Amino acid sequence: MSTDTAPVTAHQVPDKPSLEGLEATWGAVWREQGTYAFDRTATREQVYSIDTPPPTVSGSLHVGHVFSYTHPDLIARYQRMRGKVVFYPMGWDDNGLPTERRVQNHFGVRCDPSMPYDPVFVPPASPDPKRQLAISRRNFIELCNQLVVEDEKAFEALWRKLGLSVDWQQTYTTIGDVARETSQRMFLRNLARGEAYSQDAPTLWDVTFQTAVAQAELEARDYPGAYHRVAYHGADGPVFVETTRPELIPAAVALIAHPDDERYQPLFGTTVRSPLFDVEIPVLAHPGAEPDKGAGIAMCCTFGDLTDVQWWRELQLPNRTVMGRDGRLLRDTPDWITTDAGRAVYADLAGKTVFSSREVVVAALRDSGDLDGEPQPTQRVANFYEKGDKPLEIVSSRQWYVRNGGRDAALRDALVARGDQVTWAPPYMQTRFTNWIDGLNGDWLISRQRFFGVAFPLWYPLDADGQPDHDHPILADDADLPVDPASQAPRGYDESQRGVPGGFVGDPDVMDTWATSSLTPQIVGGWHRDDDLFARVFPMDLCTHAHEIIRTWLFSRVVRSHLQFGVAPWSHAMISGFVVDPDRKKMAKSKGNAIVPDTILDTYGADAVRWRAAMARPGADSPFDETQMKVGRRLAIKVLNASRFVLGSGAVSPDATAVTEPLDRSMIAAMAGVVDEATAAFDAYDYTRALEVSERFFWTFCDDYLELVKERAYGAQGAAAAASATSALALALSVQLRLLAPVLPYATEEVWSWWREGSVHRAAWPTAAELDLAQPGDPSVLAVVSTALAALRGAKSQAKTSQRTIVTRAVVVAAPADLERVRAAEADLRACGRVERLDLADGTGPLTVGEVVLGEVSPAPGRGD
RNA sequence: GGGCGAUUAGCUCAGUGGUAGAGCGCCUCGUUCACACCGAGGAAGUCACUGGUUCGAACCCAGUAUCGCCCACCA
Repeated sequence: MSTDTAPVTAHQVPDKPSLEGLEATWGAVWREQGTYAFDRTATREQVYSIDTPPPTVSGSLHVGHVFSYTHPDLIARYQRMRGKVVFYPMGWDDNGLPTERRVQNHFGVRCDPSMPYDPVFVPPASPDPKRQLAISRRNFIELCNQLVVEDEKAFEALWRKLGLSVDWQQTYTTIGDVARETSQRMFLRNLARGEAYSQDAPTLWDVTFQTAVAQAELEARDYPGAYHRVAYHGADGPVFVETTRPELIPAAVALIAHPDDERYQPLFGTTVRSPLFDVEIPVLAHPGAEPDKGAGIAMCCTFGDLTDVQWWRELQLPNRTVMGRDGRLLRDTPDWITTDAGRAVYADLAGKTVFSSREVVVAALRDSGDLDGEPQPTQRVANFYEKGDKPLEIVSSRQWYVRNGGRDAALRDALVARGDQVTWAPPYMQTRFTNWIDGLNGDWLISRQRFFGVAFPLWYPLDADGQPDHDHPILADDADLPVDPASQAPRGYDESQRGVPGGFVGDPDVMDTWATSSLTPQIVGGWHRDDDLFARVFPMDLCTHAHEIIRTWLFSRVVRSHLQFGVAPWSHAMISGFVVDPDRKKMAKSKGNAIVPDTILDTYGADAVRWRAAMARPGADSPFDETQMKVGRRLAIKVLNASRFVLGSGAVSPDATAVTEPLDRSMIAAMAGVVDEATAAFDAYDYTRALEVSERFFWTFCDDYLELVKERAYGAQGAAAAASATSALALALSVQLRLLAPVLPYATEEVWSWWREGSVHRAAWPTAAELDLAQPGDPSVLAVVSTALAALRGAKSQAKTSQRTIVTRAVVVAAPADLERVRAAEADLRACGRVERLDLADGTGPLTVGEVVLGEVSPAPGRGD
């Protein structure tokens, strides 16, 4: 008998075990005991490090998040039990637009950078969402910082309730000093190597948020529009184009058709004059024009779409921007419109929105006779900022970029190759990574014209006219990071020189949130701040998240890690699917089909929700179905109750040497196979299979094995036979609690506490070796006896009588080898089936039971004592 | 339009060459003291379709259809 176990006394096992309250009880214990604390003295080989996405704290969570955050925890718990020192931090994504928007709505304010700081500012008591109060940038940021703290507490509470085995000493925020310092330092490294650069260029622009937007944040949406057939005036008569953007006629710089298009070949090299504005523009040929689209000849404006940008660049056309950054046409009449009539029309457009100016232009075209027919409604596709609700415009602006292979084939290939150094679960997710890189059409735009974000760590010198010199920025000193160029002066200057000729001005922009979250391994790992730690955890072992951010978060981390370290940031990527609604649509708060996680957790318990999450394989979308939660809950309850029985049966300690009976040895042998399967599955990141094999065995254990040995365990066949059963039961319980611990951390921990020392989550993962018996078992004994038992139960069920009915006589027909197995456990079978006389007859093929004669219903059994 | 994935029982899903599986739901039975948040048993499928390979195909190959996701699509 092993000695590492305290003796079990019955009072330690509750009479009515229950799942209720386990989250609070064990959550507190785990917190007090530091069950999941990281040991930073561990070497890289001993560490298993995990990079999980910092959730957007100003957003709301739904069960999809709960599922995808459960997945890494399953792996974390498994690896911890395998003896790894698990590095499992949690971050909060609190910078950027979502927080700004939440602050605006929550406090009823908006940021006006021109306003002075109010040190005693108090937000309105009852915010009026219609009339937001304008406040200074610094006041605004203070409110952001105040609100995210509240949000982060709520998130941590939810993750704790879910049972994530995060080390809560290892947290970070994407607006915190560490993240700002890391982001700024990495940017300066990128800049020094020429990987970051600024450029004044046409940029996708959201007019609502008034910021530039990156390719990865685009979303194509259907958008209603109308084709307007408009006449340009050629020497030999009108040239008709079809446009959905007539308000951009003043920005037209050319008409363009395909070089092979015979309809327009005579016009190439000639010029036409625009309607209303009478501006002379050339007719040009470009293979990008599609003859069967619209009229086959396109009006190229600066800028209506990305095709315009391409033509503008390749045909070296002039820039005649009329669209302002606020989404309104520029107030000043452009100088390329020279006729009085043209200038008069433009004056009517100046300062108007896209929608209003379009109405004015269409009316004017109708009056002038340049509109052919009526506008034809059409459904078109436009690029939107994923968080915006107006189509993006394209404006020229100076922005910061990081090279990501979008303009460099060699870098692109290198990044694709980094994907080969990662093991993907499921493997086909690598294809999405590769496809995204192959489809890049430009470098990564990292600057945003917003407020609550990480500033660029640089200033620009002002010349004698007060104009900034963008080509010679003043860089922050590495030792000064993080810096805020809006409130700190660069070295060698003082604050009095800000904004004055010969002085300096801070870069006004902030970094895109991905420019920070692309550095989560560096932030949590302590790059440059704690290089000793960094060496112990990086490159990391695992990154996990759902598949929609492969193009953003996953890709951008690969870019940063490749550029700085020349490695992939982790060795494994485990990608979750979505939880979808019953119509297989993605769950999203904006669609009104999102399920709030708190209610589900409270109703079914964390173990049940985790069970459901574990049943969703990596990559697979999974429809939300509440009845599935009940199944997980049933399993967790079963664990409590079956354990209560095992421990109440006299099972004391897992003792392989006392297991002598063939049925017991058979169960142990079968369980050894289950341990091997579950281990292999977890090693392959197939947590679903690991659960399935463990769970299937557990139900057989409960339904058949427990019933078969019940009376023997109570002593019906003598002390030695009872000891064999109780030892096997204890061994089986110990192993199965550990197998199920990653999925059901609460129920298994509760049971573990009834009879074992320490946390099950710090116990060793079970091995087949600990199930080696002096006399190896035959797994088929249990299987064959189970079949016979099912047949006996079936006969009673068919006769519509109680399972307690006595079988006066039954005949088991089976092949000799199986008969041998039945004989080995005959006493257990007869006891369980209440069989008075059991005859065994040689046969062939699978086991059958016949000639079942039923008698009286037996009285309820007492304990054998 | 390009790519990826899916299609197996009413539902959710396993099952990669050898007699179709599980859970839920459904039906029947059972107040057995671990468990009524229970137990036992049962019924239920042209494995989307069409060809091909093979002694043999849910599984391999070719094609088709439908659904979902990613990307492209603003004249």
